[in-house]
Amino acid sequence: MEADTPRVEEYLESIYKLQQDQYPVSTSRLAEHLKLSAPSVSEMVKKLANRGLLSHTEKGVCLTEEGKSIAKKVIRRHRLSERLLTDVLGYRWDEVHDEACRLEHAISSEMEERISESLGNPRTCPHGHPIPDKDGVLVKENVKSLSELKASDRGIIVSVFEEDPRMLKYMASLGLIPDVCVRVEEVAPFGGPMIVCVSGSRYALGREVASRIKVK
Amino acid sequence: MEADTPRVEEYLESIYKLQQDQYPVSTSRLAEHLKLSAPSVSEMVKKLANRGLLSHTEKGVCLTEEGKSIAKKVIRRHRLSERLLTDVLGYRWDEVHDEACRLEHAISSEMEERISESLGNPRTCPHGHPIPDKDGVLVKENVKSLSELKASDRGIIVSVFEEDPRMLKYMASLGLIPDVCVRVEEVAPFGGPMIVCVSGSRYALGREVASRIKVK
DNA sequence: CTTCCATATTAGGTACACCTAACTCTAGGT
DNA sequence: ACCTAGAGTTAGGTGTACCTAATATGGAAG
Ligand SMILES: [Mn+2]
Ligand SMILES: [Mn+2]
Ligand SMILES: [Mn+2]
Ligand SMILES: [Mn+2]
Repeated sequence: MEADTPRVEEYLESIYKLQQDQYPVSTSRLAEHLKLSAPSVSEMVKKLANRGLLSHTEKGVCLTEEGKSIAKKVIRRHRLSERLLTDVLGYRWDEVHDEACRLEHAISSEMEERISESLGNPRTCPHGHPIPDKDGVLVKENVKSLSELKASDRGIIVSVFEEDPRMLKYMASLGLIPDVCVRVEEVAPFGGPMIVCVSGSRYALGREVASRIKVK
Repeated sequence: MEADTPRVEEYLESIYKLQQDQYPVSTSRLAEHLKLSAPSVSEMVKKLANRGLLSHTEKGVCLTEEGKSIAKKVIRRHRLSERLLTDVLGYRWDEVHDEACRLEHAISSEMEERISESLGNPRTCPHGHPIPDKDGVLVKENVKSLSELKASDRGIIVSVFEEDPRMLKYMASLGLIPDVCVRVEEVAPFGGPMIVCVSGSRYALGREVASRIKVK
């Protein structure tokens, strides 16, 4: 059951993430996300289908139970690695992604458990995403985008769908991090910016940025 | 200067270790150490020579300055990983080798420095081997094998040249770990066992085991 | 109904890192 | 002097994971 290559893990992880908003995942979106050519992905998808890790129909690819379970294991390792980097080694949240993307393929089940225990079984990564437990159970919180809120609505930031370090740095500089309360002051029409209030300060946020911040 | 594959790193690391006791390293010993066929090693050695990482003469291979410097970087990452595993995650010294052998290829210079700092810049790995500093400076302590001691000689264990988990477990069970003082009670002739005294107990040690324990 | 575009695949090729089988070469033993 | 063991290389081949160029294919727009 084990013994997959880093690349196989990378594909499964990407598919799992992409199928959150596009159910059967198209190979072109997958290629784009993995930064690979369409034929490379096409070929690899065929191999993964042969190994029983996904099914491939005209609509796109869907992970099998086995594929999903490996994907969640990789995501668990990624997020636990991120926590180790921030909580133990003092990384900032904008520095952890690439490092964790390599570590996730190098750590064993044993190490995965040890990290989790040492950190007191954290429930989320530094960006607020839930860490699947060791049996692959992933609690999905009911969240919406900050961009969906109306003037005078409030929300508590749960997570941030963003990996770009510059964007993460920017968000952190405004205090837009998990567990912080945000109040919407004003929403400009025609997809314009939102004025939000965070820990006493007011900022104008682009809709694109706001859509990546999930609140409850 | 960076951007080597895990395999290249593995070769350089092995060559560096082997050239401690056999100066120009023969490709056959290298193949044996890496558990690869002789032709595979022969081929790879040619590539590494082309990249300027080693020179290849009739006597064997010798690392160039660049090859040595990469090798020491990998060894530094390996030993720092081992320390992270034991000191932060609670691994025993017999559990760390394989894990560290994967981690050493996944961690960045940044992470390397952060681990070192977080642990207070440790000077040795859990087995007592020195950790090269970030500029590749490696302090070599003047040690000899426990097996070279005569009856009534004493020594303090510096390091243990052993990776096999069962052997390491055995040594730890007798208290044969770095910084411990050992006294030789008796040396049986014809390469027979040595009777040693460690923290109040006496044990009979095979010569093979004793030769792997370095003392000062 | 045709044209065109996005999506996907096929065809053919590369780099990397491994393998076995077969060959060469050299130093020692008899 | 001759034979042989060990060390090393050459030759030929495999699997993985990527690439570009060319080729289908299924709608939307004209
Ligand atoms: Mn990854
Ligand atoms: Mn994260
Ligand atoms: Mn390694
Ligand atoms: Mn060690």
